Amino acid sequence: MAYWLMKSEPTTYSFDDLCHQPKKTDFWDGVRNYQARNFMKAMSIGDEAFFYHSNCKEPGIVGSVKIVKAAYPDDTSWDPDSPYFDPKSTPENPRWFRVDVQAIAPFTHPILLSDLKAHPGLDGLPLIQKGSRLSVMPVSEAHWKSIMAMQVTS
DNA sequence: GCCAACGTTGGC
DNA sequence: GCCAACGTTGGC
Repeated sequence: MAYWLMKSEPTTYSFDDLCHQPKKTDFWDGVRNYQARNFMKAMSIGDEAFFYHSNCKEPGIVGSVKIVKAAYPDDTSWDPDSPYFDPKSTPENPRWFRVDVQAIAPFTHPILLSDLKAHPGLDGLPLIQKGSRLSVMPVSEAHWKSIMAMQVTS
């Protein structure tokens, strides 16, 4: 059982979009960074992840999701019509992978990036480290619990 | 829109 | 294998 954080730009795909999918489940495709891909490959069914809205007015964690399918090839990578097309990825030798996630629940109040930065005890959280741009990153159990506790009291 | 940080590409 | 050039991310 591990914990993660996954970023999405809400104008592209928001937590609300996920909640409106059948069974609140959708695939998480389009990751084209090796480190982020490797983290996705390390995910197991039942792992939980924060859903983070990036590149928007108030960036922050807006909800949580559960991993419901482990990493499998991302077929958008060999679709020439996909914005995520990568000519070096083929069905025989897939380079990129995706997982399926299911929304658990939206947070009643988003936990903003500024809140996370101001909160004591979150040192080392990759999200708030300078220059961190990964779209998928691990969260320690201690950090996960701290952030969950923030949600309750906010 | 700016720009710092970072990743990738490709010439050599 | 080095590294300059370029592209992308994402907060502000």
